[in-house]
Parts: sequence; C-alpha cells; structure tokens
Amino acid sequence: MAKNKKQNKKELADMEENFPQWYTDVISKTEMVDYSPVKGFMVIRPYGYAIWENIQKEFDKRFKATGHQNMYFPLLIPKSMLEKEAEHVEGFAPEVAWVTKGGDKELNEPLAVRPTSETIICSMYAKWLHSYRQLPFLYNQWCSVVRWEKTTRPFLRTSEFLWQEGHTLHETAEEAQAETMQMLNIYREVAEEVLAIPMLTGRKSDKEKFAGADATYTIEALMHDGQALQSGTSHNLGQHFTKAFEIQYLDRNNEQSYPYHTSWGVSSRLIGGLIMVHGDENGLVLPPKIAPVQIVIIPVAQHKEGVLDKAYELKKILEQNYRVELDDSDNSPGWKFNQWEMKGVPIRLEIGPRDIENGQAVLARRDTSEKITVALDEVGTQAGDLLDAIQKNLFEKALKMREEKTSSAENMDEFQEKLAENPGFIKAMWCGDRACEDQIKEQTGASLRAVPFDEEQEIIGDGTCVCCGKPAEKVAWFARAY
RNA sequence: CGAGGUGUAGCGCAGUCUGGUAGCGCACAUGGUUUGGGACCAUGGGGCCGAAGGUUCGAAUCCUUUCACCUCGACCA
Repeated sequence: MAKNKKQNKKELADMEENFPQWYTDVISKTEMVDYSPVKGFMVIRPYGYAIWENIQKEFDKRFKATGHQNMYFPLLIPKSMLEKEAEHVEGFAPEVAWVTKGGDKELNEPLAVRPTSETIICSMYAKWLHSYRQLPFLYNQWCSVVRWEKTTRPFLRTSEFLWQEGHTLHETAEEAQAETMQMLNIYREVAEEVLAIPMLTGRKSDKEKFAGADATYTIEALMHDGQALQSGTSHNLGQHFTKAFEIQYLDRNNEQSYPYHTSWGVSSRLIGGLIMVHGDENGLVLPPKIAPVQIVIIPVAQHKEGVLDKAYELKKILEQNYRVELDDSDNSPGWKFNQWEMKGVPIRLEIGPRDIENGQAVLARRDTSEKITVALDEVGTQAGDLLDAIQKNLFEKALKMREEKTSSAENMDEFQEKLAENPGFIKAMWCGDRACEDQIKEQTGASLRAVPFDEEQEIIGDGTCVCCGKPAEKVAWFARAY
C-alpha cells in the first residue's frame, strides 16, 4: 500500500533532473493537450484552450483600445504571391506546406498553407488603399498558421499553432516605428502584468530578425531550466512589402507614395512559457489573472449532512466575482487536493463538517502552500486579497529567478564558464558583427536574444566585444533558446 | 537530416536472450465500507503484442522489410 502511494506520487518527472519530461508530463496529465494522429500537430483540450481564450481576451481588448480592428484572411496563399518579397520567401520556403490538388485535379498554381499572412494581406491592402486620408490601416487577425517543423514540442514548437498577427500601414516611418513599439509594449504589459512573466525587451540582430523586416523587436522570457523563450515579436517592415506589392496611395502632396508597414504577433507558445516559468514539482502554477479556475472548492466528508449544501452556497457567492469550480466527485479529498494542485489552480477552498460547525473555511494557496482559516462571511474578500497576492508573488518569484540566472561575461572563456555553471542569460558586449554572433553561437550554443533598448543599456567590463575584443557600443543578452 | 532509443489493454510497464495457454500496477465498471494530503475489500470488462512477409508442428519472442513515436544535436514563433 505504501508502495502504491509512492508510485502514484511519482506522476510527474523530477523537474530538476529531467525538465523536458516534466514539461511533457504536466501538459498531458493536466489534460491541456494531446497528440493528434498527424505528426507535429496537437490537440488543445478544454483546459489548455481555456487558458488560450483568457490570453486572447487580454490582448484583444488592448488591441481594440489602441484602435485596431479584427479581420480574417484565407488560409491559402498562391505560390507567386508568397514569392514576391525575396527575403521573405527565402526565410519561410523551407517550412511551407503546399496544397497541390483540388479533389483529384492538379491545381494550376500550388497554394501555400499560410506560414504568416503578410503577403496575402498586402495584396489586399494594395486594392484598398488609395488616399492618405485612409491611413493608418490598423488590423489584426486571430488564426492558426502552419510551419513544417522538423522537431516539435507541444505549445513551444508545433507544425500548426494559434496566434494573432497584426498588420498595419502608416504614412510615415516615424508612425510605423511608434506603432511597432506600442505593440511591443502591449506584449510586455500583458506578459508581465497578466501572465506574471518578466520580459527582456529589445531588438533582434539581423541574423535573428524576421524575414523581410527592417527591424524586429522581441520580448524574451527565461524558463526554469535557463533557456530563453522568444515570446512575441513586433516588426517594423519599412517599405519592403509595400513596394513589393505596390501598395500606393496619393499622399498629402498629391504624389504617389508607399506606406510604412508593421506586423506583430504572439502565439499559443505563451502557454508553454507560462508552464515553464511558474510550474513546480507538483505541476502547473497559474497566475490568477489567467487561470481558467481561480478557486476550487473541495468539500470534505461531503456525504455528511449540510456539507455539500454549504459548498454550493459558497460557490454561488464566489462565482459572482471569480472563476470557481466545485469538485463534488467521489474521489477522496487528498486525491482532489493533488489533482487541482497539478492543474495549477491558485486557491483551494476546503469546507467540511468541522468548518461548518465553526462558521469558517480553509483557504490554501498554490504558490506557497500556506493555509489560512477564514470566517465564512469573509471568504469573498479574503480570497480576492489572496488572488492579488499570488499574482504579485508569482511575478516577483519569476523576476528573482531570472536575476539569479543572469550573468555577465567579458571574454569567451568567462562566457562559456558562466553559461555552463549557471545556465541562463549572459550579458556581454557585442561589436555588432555577424561573424562574432555566429562564433558565439557555435562555441556556446547561445544565440543573441536581444539588444536591450538604450535606457536599459550598460557597459560590461572595458566595453570591448566579448568575442573579437574590438570596441563595442552595446551590450547584448545571449542564451540558449527554445 | 545525423546519432541513439522505444512500440505488448486507456496510461505505465514485465515477458523477448532460452519459441509452448498474454501478465502486473494504475485507470475504468458494479456493490459495500470510507472521506481534513493521492482510502480499502470483493467482483468484473477490456489485447490482431506497431504493420507486412518469412522460418517453425507452434512466433510477442527468431529472421527480413517497413511504419510510427521519443530523446539528443543542425534549422525555426
């Protein structure tokens, strides 16, 4: 019996020893996803999809508040259209899935399953835009895209993934840049304030930027195992696509002009980040603002008179303000505790005969496993305070973890040493040369994640490039990445 | 695409070396006793042993081919 107990407890792999296995265990045991019959494609189950819906809501309301509207473009893109912007096609060609037949008839022109929608959207923008009076174009779409990946992992890299892609046109380069930054800031805000994940923000190197962009900006998070996760990108596309697609309009001077273009996206990959930043040895830990269930009520000795009635009464009160679930299945309380902990529910409310007698209930928080006893008429307010505290604590914990896993290096030996003994971000001066970036990647496995913005810039050591030793102006953050 | 590994009940596995009635744990179903950190007893259902071919009186087990998945590397949100 004791042996069985032990085996049951071992449901999740040890996260320090085998993090990938822990991750796989968590997402499948919590019923977030399952593998589908098609390689690399996953099924998102209700618990996982509920998280995605909450993420969508948070972003969508901010997109709308900044003047964007949603629209929807087709799944398929003609081959010739995808090929109009040279860098773009070169970047995406290796991972495009093609439709070549309709029924049993060969198509005249193969159709790409969209890997991203710049091209088809631009082709339509070219038809719609005539005058500067119509600008800016501020549109977004929620959809899925397909990229034929060689190795896949649920949420982090799958052949199809859910995302949103914003595509905007502007009169001036300045406006496009402002839009690019505005959206990056929204990404950061949602990531930090809602998902409780601290983000490094900055610019991508030319090597890492989007195929066809002038500049790519990124939010980068650090996972529990010290690997970075690119969590969202905002691109200033300049006039690459608008020229390639001949999007022209009559400007204020009555002359034909090309608008400036941006695109930006976050994906269901964020869910992977959520899991790998906050999760612990007991499974998921979800920030209250995103958790599908914020409070789970677990009746104890529910067969006893009055217990379930009281539990339902509490549910009715709590669900006016919170997302609440009552587990009245006939599993044992202990089993339920573990089950809902694994699912990451922020607060558990225990109510049993003893509590009812004393006019109280027990609240247990997922992040610290503290338990407090509260009077029944204060459960609502106390739970609210707790949820706020948990939200805050998760962010602070994640920030502390990132700080502990961030080092700086002045030369390559130090770089390798520090990355080996404390995997995470390495801050190092970088001269800006592609050759140095390549060499760092090759020697250490770490890629350049971002060059932080000026206000977060600093000088490491004597200010020379960590790789070639030549004078360098900027510090860059490196890490191994998902 | 390189290097390793694994396919046996829904899940996790044993059995394969040495061929001979397909098993264990969990989960599931029914009944009962339980319930404040993964309860217990009893009974029961569930299998083309990844697929195809071969050797053999007989194949989960031996041989050949093939497919799928996983882990680690190179490419990518």
